[in-house]
Amino acid sequence: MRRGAFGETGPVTVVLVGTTATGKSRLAVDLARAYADRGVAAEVVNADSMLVYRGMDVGTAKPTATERAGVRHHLVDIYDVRRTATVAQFQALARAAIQDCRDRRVVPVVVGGSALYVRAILDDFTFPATDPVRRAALEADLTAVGPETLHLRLAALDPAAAARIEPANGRRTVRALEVIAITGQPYSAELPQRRYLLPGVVQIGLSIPRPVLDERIARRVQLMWDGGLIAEVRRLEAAGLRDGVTASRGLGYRQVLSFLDGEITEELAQEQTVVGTRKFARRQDSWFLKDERIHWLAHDRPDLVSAAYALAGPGGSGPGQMTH
RNA sequence: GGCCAGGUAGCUCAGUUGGUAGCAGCGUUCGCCUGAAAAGUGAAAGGUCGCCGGUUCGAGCCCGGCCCUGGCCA
Repeated sequence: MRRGAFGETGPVTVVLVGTTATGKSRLAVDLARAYADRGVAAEVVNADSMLVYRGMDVGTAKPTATERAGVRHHLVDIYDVRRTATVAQFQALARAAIQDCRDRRVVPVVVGGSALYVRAILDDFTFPATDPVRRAALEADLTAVGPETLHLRLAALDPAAAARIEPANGRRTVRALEVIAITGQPYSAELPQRRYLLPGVVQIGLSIPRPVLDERIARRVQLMWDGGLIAEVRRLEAAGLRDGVTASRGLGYRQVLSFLDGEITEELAQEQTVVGTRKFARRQDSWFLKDERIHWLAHDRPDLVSAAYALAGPGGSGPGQMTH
């Protein structure tokens, strides 16, 4: 009995995860081509919060047009830098893109850099509404009064929610208060179970030893500098980067802006970008390493593409592998 | 060669009138995480206080010698 990418078990959705600088984007394209070689169409769906921005190329190590040649990419270059990216919005966009692929019998290869985004796409996440006005007011309060005071307010309204949020964490406290104000209900949001909402998902993780990763990060940041990151930031600054709540805080971008403001030296900016990226990678690990659904592959194994294909393609552990 | 400053956590430093070294900043490790997530946050582990000797009940802090670093003068 045949079991293709569109066999009787239903369409496959491949998801590539792992820390930054590990080669996910490259593998995604290679994998898509491997599918194409076997007569199955595949397209890449980006799940990285920064690749969505137009003009943020050097600092995000965005795959170039040449590198992407022949493989369609969804959700790349869709936002202006001034626009704020949010998980909820992205969840809708990504799910739509995946659905679109499946409707066309195309295998979606999701490349996840942002762990929360990936989970929001795959698992059962429902985001309570938001309200810009209330949000702005709460954020104003936060800067005026400080996180602890705001947290006390939350404790009075919703002790359970307050207990789950660190008093110093202004961001989460603000969101909890916002949701309570909008819904009138307690803020009960918690991370859902690790259980796929979509059928046929295969998550593949690229593993890499820390020391190797740290070297790659340093090298990659150096390449960004050599590749004109500062010029890119200047360009984007003219396009309103500073007004972009999300984009202006991207690794590298934030540091270069700080350098352009004269707050730190260029050397420090580069160093802080390296350190920040390293820390980011550790945070990514804290999400991915505990997800038992992920099939790990060494980032440098020579047969990486075929190994990934074996997992995701026909005959692989493929769909049906629905661990919890 | 002489003078001055300094050698305290992986790094940058603090250390009150000699009495168990600092809730230090950064890094590191581990954790949390639902509308900014490349964001936001918590905790922990790190030190024979350059070396040797002396004074003292007791020295990172005082004395002597040596080594090393930076600066100034020759």
